[in-house]
Amino acid sequence: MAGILEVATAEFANKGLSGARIDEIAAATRTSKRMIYYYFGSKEGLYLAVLEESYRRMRSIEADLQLSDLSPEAALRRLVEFTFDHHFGNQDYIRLVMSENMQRGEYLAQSKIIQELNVTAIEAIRQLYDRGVAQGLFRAGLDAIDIHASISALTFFNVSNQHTFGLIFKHDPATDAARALRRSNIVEMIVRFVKR
Amino acid sequence: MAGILEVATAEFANKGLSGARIDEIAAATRTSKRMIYYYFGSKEGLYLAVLEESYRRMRSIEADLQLSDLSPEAALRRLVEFTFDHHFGNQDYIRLVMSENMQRGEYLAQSKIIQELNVTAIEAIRQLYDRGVAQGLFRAGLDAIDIHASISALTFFNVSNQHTFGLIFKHDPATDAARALRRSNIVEMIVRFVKR
DNA sequence: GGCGAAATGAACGAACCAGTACATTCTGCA
DNA sequence: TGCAGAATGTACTGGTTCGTTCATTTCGCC
Repeated sequence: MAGILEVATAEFANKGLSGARIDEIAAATRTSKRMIYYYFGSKEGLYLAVLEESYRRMRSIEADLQLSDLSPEAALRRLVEFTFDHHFGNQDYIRLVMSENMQRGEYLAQSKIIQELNVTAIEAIRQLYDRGVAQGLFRAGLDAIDIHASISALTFFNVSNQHTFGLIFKHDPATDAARALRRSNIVEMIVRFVKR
Repeated sequence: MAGILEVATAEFANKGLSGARIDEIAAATRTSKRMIYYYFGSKEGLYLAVLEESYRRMRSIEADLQLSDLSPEAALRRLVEFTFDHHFGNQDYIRLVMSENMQRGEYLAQSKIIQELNVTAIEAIRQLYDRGVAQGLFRAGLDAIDIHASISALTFFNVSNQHTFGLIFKHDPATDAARALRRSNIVEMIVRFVKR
């Protein structure tokens, strides 16, 4: 059953909800289509399970960044670098989120577990930001969610739009050198935004 | 035939390539499914036509921003604000680009017109940036494509991920006030990045 | 008016695909 | 051992959907 989820994650991430084929998922597991319906009820049920599991895994990895013993700026840099690398290393997750946005969050809205996992990332930012403001390093008045939105946007887009962007600007972002440069520019941009 | 493209744009933007239904497109036009195949050959052919037309329209609007008679910083602010508003106002375009990235740029890669339209946005940035550097206002050594990537990322994400982001952080980004704040923060972030 | 080409309508075919019916076999437990 | 419920295999169905077939009409032009 864990095997089904794993295969289904790859299939949904590759083709989206409507593009994915239950028969293909079944063929790639050691079980059968019959079993998928036995456990998950429907294609949508399986998709939702995949989506939830993906978000859950994301949160659990995010949780163990030790930021509190770094200076506010170092902590912020570390958080952005981590997010960049994490998004780059988990393209299936990115594609599932893209797919879910294509359906206007219809399935994520049905999920119960989503309510729980909204705080982790935001709390980390709020804490380091408050420390920075208290120490006079960061300017006051910014919103942690807004900072998170910027970090997510820059790192998410780097993966999500790599194909169209790469095609139009040839600027092959797949090379290690280009990616490292992009990474450091994103870090710099976020840091400059919060510093006074 | 322009009517077909218009309806098809909405359908593909809403449901993606695999989710779109030729019969639904036909039903929404004054013509018939027979005509769609007569003109476009296949579902993929229609999708490609929609994609190309969408990119073409995008470029033509971008072209007439008068930035050269503004100061470098004012020009940059104007460009970012314009891009933000333009992305927000053309969600069909955003969704087509998302959809195309879900298929790894497969169809955009087939397009011939794409080669032509890569420069407009980049040239505008390069010119204003070079002016800023020459006047000692901007720091040297930045890449116009990289700046464009950041502007696109921040403004694109604001639309593309609105559903999942809104669900997780309740922070309803659909209100005018929230959007205006987000807009000014994005402008600020880009400006701070290039200023010395 | 007449002719060739472009445009159009109605119905159909064939493949595809989510989901199921029915029967059977395991497994844990008393 | 026997039994209840969980797990599984096979084959099928019903609906959907892309694309086509065949026949007809309209249009540009001489």
